[in-house]
Amino acid sequence: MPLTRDRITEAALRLMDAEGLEAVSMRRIAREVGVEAMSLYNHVEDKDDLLNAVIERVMQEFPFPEAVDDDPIVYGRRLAHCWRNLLRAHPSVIQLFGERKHSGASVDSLRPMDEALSALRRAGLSESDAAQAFHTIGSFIFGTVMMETGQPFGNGEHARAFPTGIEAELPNVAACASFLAECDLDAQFEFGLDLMLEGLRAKIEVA
Amino acid sequence: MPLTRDRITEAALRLMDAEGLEAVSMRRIAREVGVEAMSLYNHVEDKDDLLNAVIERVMQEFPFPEAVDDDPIVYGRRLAHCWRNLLRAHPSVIQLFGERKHSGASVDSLRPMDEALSALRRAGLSESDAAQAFHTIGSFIFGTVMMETGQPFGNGEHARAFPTGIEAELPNVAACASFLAECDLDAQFEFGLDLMLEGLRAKIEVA
DNA sequence: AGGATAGGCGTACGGCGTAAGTGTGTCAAC
DNA sequence: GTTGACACACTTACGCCGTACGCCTATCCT
Repeated sequence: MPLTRDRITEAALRLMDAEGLEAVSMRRIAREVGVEAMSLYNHVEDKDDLLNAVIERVMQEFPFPEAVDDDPIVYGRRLAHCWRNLLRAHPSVIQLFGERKHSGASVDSLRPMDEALSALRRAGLSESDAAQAFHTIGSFIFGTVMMETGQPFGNGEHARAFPTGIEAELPNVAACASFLAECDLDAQFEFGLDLMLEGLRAKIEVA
Repeated sequence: MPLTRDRITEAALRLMDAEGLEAVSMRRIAREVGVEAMSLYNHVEDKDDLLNAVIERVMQEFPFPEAVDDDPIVYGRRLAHCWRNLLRAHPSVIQLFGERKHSGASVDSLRPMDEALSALRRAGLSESDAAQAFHTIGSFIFGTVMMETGQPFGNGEHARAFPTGIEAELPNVAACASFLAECDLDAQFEFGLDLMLEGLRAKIEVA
């Protein structure tokens, strides 16, 4: 089996899904495909190039919904779920987005973006508002998935160990602690999505 | 001037603000404070410990607004801006949040969170809804700042070079391209914040 | 005075990305 | 059938990284 750019990209993705981004080194990828590290450079310019290829690959497997002939807001909600699922399937790509410019986006990797913009415009938004709404919802999706997977604030095994003696100093954190720690991630996502889509509907009705 | 944990933490933060997270190495921090790398370990357990201390320090300088006696939604909006400003001032901490668990949160670092939850509850949200809204808005803020600083989709020097021949394949991206690329980041943030806060107001009125 | 302790320093190990050079197997042209 | 070119894997080596381990000295308590 010959070594190819695709085999390398796939191995890198598999590795980072399984063991996290910090496990991804050229030497380790090489071992994974049964080769020495420097051989990778015959198919890849550098590690950066490889990681961009990984992003590209992930974007290409974007799981589009089958049906399109819907209320555009409903379809937009479906697209949002697709984004979330994709990112949850490959949590490390979020870190990649955070660290790199991802300057070389291909047509294929922009197709999901086009689809989302299309839905927003069909819903009645101007080009400018569609762009803003896309950014907003996109940021929200990235942020939630990042929080789900990195858990900056809560959601350890079952309940986060907040520092003791909290009730006096942080009454609101204490009161909401159980909801912050044990919240259902799907419900959480739905809550935020509703907030934004309702806001959008209101904005459209005004116009 | 004796070497202390604080001096080390400060140097690390200064370094990562100035040159990015990848420039932060134990050897480099040591050089920065005029010491050999291994001396740092007298004050810091490990690099992880140090980075957590940096996060902690950033949280402690949270720039609370002066006035509190407002419409809670207005106050919430102000808090959101404070969060954004803090994260924009130290963009690398977002990467830190993406990579680590940040398991040891102190009381001080949770105070901004308490303040936000307090505003949401005063606005009339249940404890559960306040927790959800906090997560939603927090995710949005993290996401926007991440996109602003990492620019995964656009906003290069002036306009991103989308692949050529886009109009046919990606009509919506093409149509919105100028708005995606040149958008005013502040206006963008306001747009999203409005969307969510309007959604919240609607939710509160129903109850 | 003497011993403990704190807090510096030096060395060393295994891993990293990758520049540069070495070998080998395939295949076209003669 | 020989030769040359080329693709592609391998080897070596450099300067980084985090940090285990041990040494050295200055300070302070008794």
